[in-house]
Amino acid sequence: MRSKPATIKEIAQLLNISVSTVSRALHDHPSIGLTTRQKVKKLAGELNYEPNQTAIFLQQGRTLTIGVILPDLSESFFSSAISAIEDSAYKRNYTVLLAQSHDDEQKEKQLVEKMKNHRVDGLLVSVSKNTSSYQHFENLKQYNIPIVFFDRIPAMQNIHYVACNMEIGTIEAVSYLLKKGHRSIGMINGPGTLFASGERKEGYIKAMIKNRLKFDPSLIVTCDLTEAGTQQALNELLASKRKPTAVVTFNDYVALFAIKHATDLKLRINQDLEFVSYANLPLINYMESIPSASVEQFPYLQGQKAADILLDLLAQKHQGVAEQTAYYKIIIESQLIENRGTTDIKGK
Amino acid sequence: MRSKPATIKEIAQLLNISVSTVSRALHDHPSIGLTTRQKVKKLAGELNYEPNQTAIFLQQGRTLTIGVILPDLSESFFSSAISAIEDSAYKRNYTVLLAQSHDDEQKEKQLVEKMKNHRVDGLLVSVSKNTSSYQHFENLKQYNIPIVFFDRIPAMQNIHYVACNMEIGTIEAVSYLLKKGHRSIGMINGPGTLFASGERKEGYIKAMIKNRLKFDPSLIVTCDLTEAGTQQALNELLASKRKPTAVVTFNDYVALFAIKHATDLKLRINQDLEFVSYANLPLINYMESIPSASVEQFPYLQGQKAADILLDLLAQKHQGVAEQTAYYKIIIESQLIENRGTTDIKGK
DNA sequence: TAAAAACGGACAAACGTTTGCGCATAATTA
DNA sequence: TAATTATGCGCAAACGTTTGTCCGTTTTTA
Repeated sequence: MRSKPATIKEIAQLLNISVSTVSRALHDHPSIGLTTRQKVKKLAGELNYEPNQTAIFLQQGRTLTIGVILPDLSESFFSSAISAIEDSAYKRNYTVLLAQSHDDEQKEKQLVEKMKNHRVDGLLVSVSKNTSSYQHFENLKQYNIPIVFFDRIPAMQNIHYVACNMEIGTIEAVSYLLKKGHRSIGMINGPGTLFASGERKEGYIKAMIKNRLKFDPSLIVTCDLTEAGTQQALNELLASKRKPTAVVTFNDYVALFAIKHATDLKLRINQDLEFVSYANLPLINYMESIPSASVEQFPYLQGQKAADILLDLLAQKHQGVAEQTAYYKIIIESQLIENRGTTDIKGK
Repeated sequence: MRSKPATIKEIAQLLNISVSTVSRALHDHPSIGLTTRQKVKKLAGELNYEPNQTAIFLQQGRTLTIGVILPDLSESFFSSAISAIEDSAYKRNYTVLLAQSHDDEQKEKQLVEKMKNHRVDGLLVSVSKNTSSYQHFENLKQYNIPIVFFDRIPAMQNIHYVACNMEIGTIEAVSYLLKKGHRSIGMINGPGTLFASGERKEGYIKAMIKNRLKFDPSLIVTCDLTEAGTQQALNELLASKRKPTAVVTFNDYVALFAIKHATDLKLRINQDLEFVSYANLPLINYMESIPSASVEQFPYLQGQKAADILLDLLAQKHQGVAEQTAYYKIIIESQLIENRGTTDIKGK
């Protein structure tokens, strides 16, 4: 039996009935008699019949498939997110078409095209770091293919998105350190060009205001996120007049570089110098010297929300609900989590 | 312009020519005159025409899509692999349809069905831990849909696979420890039911033989891979007559549990008790107390190889090469890697 | 200048479904 | 018993392509 899969047509021929009857019989359409229905189902079973989705897709104009484009699958943050997305999609009988942009604008554009050609019903996107023009996304809207952005949001009007606001978490982080008695708190921030850096800086300043403290700009230094850059940034902080006793780092990688460097400088981690970071790495629980707390961004949750929104939009569209005019703009509040707990850092 | 995407049919109507002409013009078929060709392309451009892949799929009987089924996307090993798979697929103009089984045999079966319905051209599978029957895979072969398994291989005849042999790496690991002067080396192995445990044990024994040493079975203990189980296993080893000075652990999680426990017992890691493990975790480079060496399984490479094999098979099939009778069985040799190096542990 | 070849394009089938409509036959009603 | 309504099923169009075959012009060749 090394044949092509059975078709409805073959069943019809073998039973000497029409294809439409077979189709209806398989769908339990009321206008088909019990006997024929049973005959059809029996034969379908024997022939191991499986409907050809590609045909159905063409016929129905929908593919029950959502496209997912994100920068890098091997990044822990994104693999958590995609895992959530797949789970959500599966529950609602959708399938996931996956692609990674590797932070390449050109590739991202090609992928959008490809997804369009594949006629995905909708798209989930975390935009490439290097994307400057958003025309390829705009184009898609013309075709009535909904997009939901998550985590990395483009500067566009009228879009659906799910993102995590770092400000609250940052305020919590700084307040946490203040409460622990620190009076001089440094921040190793990312490049000023990044939106994420802005959020962190804002959070820092607001925490100071909230606690009625003076903001000292020299306590926020930026780095290029490399190990060398981090070392330099930490050196800068430690050389500062108001030498900080605690540091908030842009992300876990920076934190680990900084911790390593601090250890080399014979500083006792979280005693001489306390660290708080933003969670990207899943394993922080396993390490010895880690930030005493982390601002969690809930990748699993973000992916889940984004997928659910998209699937809702698709369901509405399929039910012929009028054109959307409102846009989902979900902000997940980041949250400070003290480490060494039993907290599930995946945010599941 | 909130219309459906343009079709070849519309172009034909607007230009008062036949659809076949339009199709051929767009494909630069020689039998179409230059002028019409240009007219067609011009209009296609203006209408933002994009071929409807679902229609092409139906027509051609192939989808340029490969399905990937693996246990859990958020596992670092698998996210590396899927990243490689997507990269390989992209290069050869294929797209990836993704699903995770969560180690659930039933779900895995459903996913295979789903993939079949979606008419993926081929399948890449890392089988669920709990899968006992492989009938769903056998079925697929009937339909001439090639499958390549990777990492977790089912006990089936006549399959293509890519796997990593742990034996060599284990021999290297034990030999490495012997060479460093250890005379009593323990192993915290996984459950005996796991194939992977067998490989490790075999490797251990072979290393002993190779080094003309006597094998002491009491130095290999098994655990259930939980933290508690690991602690117990380590206690067992430490209480043994020939108290080991080095331990090979089943995987990084076990290693970390064991290291934590050893630290609690006031043992100095890699001095009083040296650890060697199998790499699953990407961050081992960042941690303080880590195994001094790891047996690397190269997830990225495995994914890449598996994808390449599948794509080769598909290319052959498409070119009408006769039915395959030979099977790819690629074994990637695991390799011991000393930590704290600059080695890229992703295996990229 | 007539026959042959080359050119440019149209027709229609096919891929596997779903679904609106129409049409017999059988069952119900009056 | 005649008129009406169910019941059960077939016909054919449609989704958007590709591609084998055929046919009418034009160009080339002899």
